[in-house]
Amino acid sequence: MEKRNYVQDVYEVTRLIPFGRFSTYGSIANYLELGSARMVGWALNKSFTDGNVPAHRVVNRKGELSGRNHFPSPTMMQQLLENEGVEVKNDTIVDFKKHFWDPSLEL
DNA sequence: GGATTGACGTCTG
DNA sequence: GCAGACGCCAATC
Repeated sequence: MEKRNYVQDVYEVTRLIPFGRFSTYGSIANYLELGSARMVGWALNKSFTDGNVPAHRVVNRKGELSGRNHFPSPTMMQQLLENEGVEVKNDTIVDFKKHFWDPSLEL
């Protein structure tokens, strides 16, 4: 049976993040009206086992790679972001507002 | 079934 | 402006 819950929505939105951009938990949570940014993080945690979700494109409000610790390698998240052209320094995204992408922009 | 934790965010001091 | 505390909803122990 299909889950078809808010978790799927988080996956969809995360996959919609364009190349070289990134989004934040708060924006996604606000867009999906989850009421809690924690739901996004928790959902993304499962995303590893559920399907291919560019979770490395989702960071916290400060632009820090807070979830890097949950990746197979803590440096993989930064590597992926840099590979996409996103400048990352000290586990934090440079030009936060510049590369920032919001799901509401998709509308 | 109750208590704790979790990839966060916002408010108050 | 920075630091600390609370709130959020769901899953796991």
